[in-house]
Amino acid sequence: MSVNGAHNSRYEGPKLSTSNRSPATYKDIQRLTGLSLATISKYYNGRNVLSSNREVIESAATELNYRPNAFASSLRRGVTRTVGVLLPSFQVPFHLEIVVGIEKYLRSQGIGVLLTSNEQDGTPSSVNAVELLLSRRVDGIIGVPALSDSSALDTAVSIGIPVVTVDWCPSGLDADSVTLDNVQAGKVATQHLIDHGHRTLGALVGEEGMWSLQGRLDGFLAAARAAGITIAEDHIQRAPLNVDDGYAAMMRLLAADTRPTAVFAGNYDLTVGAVAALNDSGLRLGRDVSLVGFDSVELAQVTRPKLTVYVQPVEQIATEAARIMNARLDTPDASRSRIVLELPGHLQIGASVRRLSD
Amino acid sequence: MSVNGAHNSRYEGPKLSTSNRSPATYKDIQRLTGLSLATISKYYNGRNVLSSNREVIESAATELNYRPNAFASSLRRGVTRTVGVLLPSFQVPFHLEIVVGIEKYLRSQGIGVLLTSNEQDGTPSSVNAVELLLSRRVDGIIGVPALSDSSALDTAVSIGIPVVTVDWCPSGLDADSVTLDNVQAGKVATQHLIDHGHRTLGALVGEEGMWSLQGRLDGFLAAARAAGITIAEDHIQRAPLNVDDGYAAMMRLLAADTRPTAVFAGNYDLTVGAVAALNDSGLRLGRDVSLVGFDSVELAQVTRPKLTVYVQPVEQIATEAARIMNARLDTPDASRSRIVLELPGHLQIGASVRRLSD
DNA sequence: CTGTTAGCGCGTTCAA
DNA sequence: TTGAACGCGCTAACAG
Repeated sequence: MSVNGAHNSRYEGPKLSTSNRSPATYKDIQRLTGLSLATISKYYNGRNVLSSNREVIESAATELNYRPNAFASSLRRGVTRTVGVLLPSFQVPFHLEIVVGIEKYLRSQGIGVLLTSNEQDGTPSSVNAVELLLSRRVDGIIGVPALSDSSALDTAVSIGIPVVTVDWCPSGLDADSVTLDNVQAGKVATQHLIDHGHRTLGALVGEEGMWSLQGRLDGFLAAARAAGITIAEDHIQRAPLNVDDGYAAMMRLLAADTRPTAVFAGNYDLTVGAVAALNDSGLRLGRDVSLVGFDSVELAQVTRPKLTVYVQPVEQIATEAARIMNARLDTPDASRSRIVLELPGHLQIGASVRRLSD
Repeated sequence: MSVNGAHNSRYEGPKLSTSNRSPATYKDIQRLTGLSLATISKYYNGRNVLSSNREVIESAATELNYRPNAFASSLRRGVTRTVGVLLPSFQVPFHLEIVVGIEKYLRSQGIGVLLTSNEQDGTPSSVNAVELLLSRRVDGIIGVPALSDSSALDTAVSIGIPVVTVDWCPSGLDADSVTLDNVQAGKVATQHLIDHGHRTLGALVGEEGMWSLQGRLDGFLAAARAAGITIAEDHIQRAPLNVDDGYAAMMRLLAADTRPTAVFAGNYDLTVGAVAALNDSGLRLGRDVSLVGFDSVELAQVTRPKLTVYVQPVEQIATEAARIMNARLDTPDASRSRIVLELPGHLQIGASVRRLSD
């Protein structure tokens, strides 16, 4: 059964190692040292112990291969030093960087990361992601983009544990958040197009309600307005955030009555779709149509010409989210106000934006 | 401090909700129902309870917003129903899919995923990833590609908990593994080039010792040999698995005495580098040089022409790894043999391989 | 089917 | 500074 679907499977080696003895405990150390459990506990909690005892404990511990039992400790202390990270049902490349960034920071604080995705698998036996986290008594939850189902986090908030959202914060959710400064991002990307002489601008953004994409669109519109540019209605194409719909939306843009000379794609998937659509329609990127993409750093290197993209400060977003969570755990002062952090990204210049010398 | 580096930060909202009461326990339910702790425990463990009692418990539980305390249970049972997932220090896009796939399967079994990355951060206070997992008493560890430091997993194996590696299995590690059938992958990709009439072939692969890349190279060589093709020595370029070195390696290939008409890139990063190098050198993908890439499904859509790539069965790899782990946990029969699973991927056809009519 | 009891590994009293 | 005793929340014995 577990070999089901195997193309090639072989069994080798004699046996798995069988040192299946249960892990050592304070009692075992006690047996070797004659000290009391309390003393051993104190040693492991950094309190003062006679240096002679210290040495005895240490040698016993290495001999026994002792490792503290974190959840026995949790039971006693009432905290787990574990935070849950909740991923959305769909996957975006930079989510991995965010999760790893969060884990890296938290581990340096001795905090573990329990990962769940928000996938609504049909299995009835399947455990709800947030329930799993709460049942494991995580000290807090970091919700990574982008929750179609914010109600899940609501129950976490109502429990009273700190919640931090990343990339997006559902309105009405009483949680800290760390996001890109989306308006600024939209402005910068658009201004870059304007600076190159473009005045017929198009935008690919998400559907209504997509908070982050709305911000980017607002920035786009603000930059246009400031330059005295009016945007035709059919030059703003909304689409679900995936490659196929981005492709279709770009095709609609290219088929508009007056084709925009420059386009801003507001998201990774939309960018992929946009480039593919441009290529398929026989138009040349950066010559026939200029394009500023979003987030697709590696993609940007393989298009021809290289793509100009607006890049989120992923590492920083992750670190800040983890830092805020850590601070909340250190001082669980529920009376503090919400923290709303908006970080700037930067434009990575390629050659997909042509200077329009009119 | 936590607002450090903020571009824009505001504080809003009155207070965080303050329902900070500690979670309900069996005792609370007991207080409301008059039942014994044992009965309540039986209810929550699916054993038989009078339906009248069942109802009473359920209503008390919802009133109290009761949630089982998983680690108190763990302490008693001796298992945590948590597995650790260990990521390598470097990041590859499909690792996220693997992790999410693993989590999805395991959650359906009520198993949690504790995520750590193998990053060797300099912080002296930082906790070693595997130590963190073992200290939290995970029931098993799944190591995701690709461990430069396999010794970490060694200690896990010696503890006696099941270890499954994915994508790659360090030689000498006594663990199950789920990988791509790398030899087959190399063969298929190369055969595709040969079928299109190419006989001057080049390959971009990892450095010696990279198990998976060696397999792909073996497949490459086997396919060439079977077709009676000899490969020039400087047509096999080894490089560390990152974009820049892939770029440089491809440049070396293109500068070879006789330039290969077709190239096989053995990995995602090498593929990105190869395409970038090709573009920068002014050669046309698919016309001047044919290319089969690896894993870069989305990349393949934005190159011009679209890239032909060999695609790993990521979802399946993840599921199988999780399934094997689950099986090991269900029947901890240490005497079973190692499971070595090699799964086939498939070629996703683009237009980057030209038919060479000679 | 239910209740009583004991103890998982650890941290914290309080005395000594 | 150390040790004895208790309890965190839950489950596994057993007796009823």
